[in-house]
Amino acid sequence: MGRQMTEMLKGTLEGIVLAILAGRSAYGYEITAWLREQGFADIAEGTVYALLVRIEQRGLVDVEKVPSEKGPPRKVYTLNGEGRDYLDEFWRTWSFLTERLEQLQHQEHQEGIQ
Amino acid sequence: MGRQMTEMLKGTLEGIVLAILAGRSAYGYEITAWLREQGFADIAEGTVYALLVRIEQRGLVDVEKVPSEKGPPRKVYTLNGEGRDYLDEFWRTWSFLTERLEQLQHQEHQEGIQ
DNA sequence: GACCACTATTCAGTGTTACTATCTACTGGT
DNA sequence: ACCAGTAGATAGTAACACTGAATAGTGGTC
Repeated sequence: MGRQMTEMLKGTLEGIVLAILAGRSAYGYEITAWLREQGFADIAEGTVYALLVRIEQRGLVDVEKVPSEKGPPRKVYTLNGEGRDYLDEFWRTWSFLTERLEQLQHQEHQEGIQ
Repeated sequence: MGRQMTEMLKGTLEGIVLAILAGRSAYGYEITAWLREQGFADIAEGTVYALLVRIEQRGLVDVEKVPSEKGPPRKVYTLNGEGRDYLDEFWRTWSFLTERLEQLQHQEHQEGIQ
């Protein structure tokens, strides 16, 4: 993956996964597959699993072990109340950043900062 | 600063500074002050200086030492051709991310991912 | 029954980045 | 002599994504 993307994913990948879990419960393998479909072609599986461990340890998700028909048991993650609060804060931080960057993106093609 | 903001700045702060330099040449102290005005209240000065050293070492900017009337000489940074290319790539990466996140932000308040 | 593909998770080690805290250095005012 | 404001550098830390590999279960095939 590009160095820029790798660095930019720091912090945002967490929000992405939490946002996915806000839609519905999911397990690691599933999340990884979905991310690949969405164009995050080479996000390593290991990265997603490590992230899931982190958000579990922070108490943002509830976990349930569910047997799979084809393979080892799945760890299904569900966003809880704390996770929802944390996700809200993520969106606020994200909005702040996008506002600044949109501003910069437009100024860049004009006269610069004053 | 919030943990989320700290992590999200990784990768994006570099783009922000390059975007500022795309508008006009600037030196570290000035950039820090401008960031503070823009609401990046507690970005440490050391962070900006370290970032400037990095982008200089990568050859994205040209540097000129300019004497100051009140203080030690300033290191004025100017975006060069390579820097402009790198900034273009930054914007492409940024756009990709914002598209995915906007999609997630809207789905979140609807039926979830399918 | 040995091998392989697919599903599913874990983990040790690495590189990059922003933060904290501190230090140096120059100018002007009190 | 001291201090505030200006200007930059640096050593050590924490957090995160990546690489590469290992483990484990199921089903199919030769």
